[in-house]
Amino acid sequence: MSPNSQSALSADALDAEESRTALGRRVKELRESRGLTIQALSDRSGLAISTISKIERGLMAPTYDRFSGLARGLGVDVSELFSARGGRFEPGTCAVARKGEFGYLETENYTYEMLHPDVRDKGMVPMMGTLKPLQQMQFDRMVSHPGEEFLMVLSGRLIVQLEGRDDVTLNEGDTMYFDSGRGPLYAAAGEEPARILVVCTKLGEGRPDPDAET
Amino acid sequence: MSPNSQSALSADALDAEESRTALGRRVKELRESRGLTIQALSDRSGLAISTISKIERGLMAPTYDRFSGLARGLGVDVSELFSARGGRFEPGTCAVARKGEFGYLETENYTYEMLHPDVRDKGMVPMMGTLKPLQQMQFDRMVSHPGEEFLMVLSGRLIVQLEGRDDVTLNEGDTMYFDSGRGPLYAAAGEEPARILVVCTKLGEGRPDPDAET
DNA sequence: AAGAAATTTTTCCAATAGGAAAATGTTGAG
DNA sequence: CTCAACATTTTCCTATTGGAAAAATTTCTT
Repeated sequence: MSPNSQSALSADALDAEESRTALGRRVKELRESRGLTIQALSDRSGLAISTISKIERGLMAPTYDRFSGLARGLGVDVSELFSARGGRFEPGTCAVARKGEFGYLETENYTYEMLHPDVRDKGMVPMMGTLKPLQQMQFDRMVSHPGEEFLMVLSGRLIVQLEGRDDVTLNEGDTMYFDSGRGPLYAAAGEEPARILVVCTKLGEGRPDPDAET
Repeated sequence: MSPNSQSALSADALDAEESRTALGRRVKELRESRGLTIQALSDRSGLAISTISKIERGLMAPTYDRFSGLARGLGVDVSELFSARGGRFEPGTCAVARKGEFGYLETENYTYEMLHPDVRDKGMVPMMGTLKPLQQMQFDRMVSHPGEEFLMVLSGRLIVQLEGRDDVTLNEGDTMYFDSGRGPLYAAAGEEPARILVVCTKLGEGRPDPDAET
């Protein structure tokens, strides 16, 4: 299956069209599965009837605010509405990523590979990272998700700087478990780049906060 | 910038405004935490520079297609962009385990090492396992807990048997993400023992079942 | 300090979202 | 079959999105 989750940007228009119709199908399915008419969904979501009709037929791509209204009206999480090749995580789900098969996310200092981007709604977010030596790094902050983070050094040596703590140096095979909300900074120690496996918790959509635009 | 109109606007409009600026903050945080410039994010996401600038300042609500492009460019799941989560984990927790420093838990077929037993209330449970070849294994009941499981093969080759599925063989460096509630059975493939890293979601913290209405 | 280079914000405008209401389809009762 | 009640699609129009490029701002050099 789609080993390559980073789409080439060449077929922009096609992609957009495709994803719009896919979204439409999903909305329609959800609405009908709930026995709602467009009218009823209009009331629940606050969108105009015509708008919903257009969205369902892929004639229109809703904006952020309409989109969350729609999700609320349907009583689903937004991720439910998003196109994606993978299905959401369901009981029995099993996804395998062969070495080197993942999508890359490269920045100046890191190369990150999101390990199972096709599985949505995961409870954990595993990534593989390759880090440059400290000397070569620009001093920016690491990805700092609120949540917890588990890390293992696969090769090389790693320096971890956590706010308000002494630096920690980790060798191959060492692991670390910590609060990731503190803007931790990773870098390779020494000359060689370091390779690490990182798993972050993805705080589930549990009880959506009231301020959220659900 | 619309000198407005706050006064006589409906709650709807206010909500929209609010959620837009919240989105903007989130995007900007994510972008900066990754050390990306707007330009760079523009390249990755396919959005125009000006568009991103406006979104970040809450002047604009992106449409569905732009929105997913943005998420891809940032390397996050779309749901990540929809709601800001406050950190709930008590800040500052950080635990290091040196290679070979962990407690062993040896059973007939496996040797498991709980990686950070001293950290309580973890959201994830990381373990290191050494598995014997399939032929040498007793088939007693497997450890199976409800939840999700991430696995990486550190050395050797691994066979995974999941209920109701074909066996999967994983090589060194391969990873897998799956529902662990199905009594998965691991074993080394071939003669050599296999060494794996496993991370399970903590029970209890489980995500609410989205299918469960009400 | 002045100028260059890079980054972000504005400006302008074409393309499109999105609502109100009219038009078109659909269903069901008599 | 006709009419009526309801559901969906079209039409028409205004407000907003979103891109290209210019202006402004910040950052880096010399």
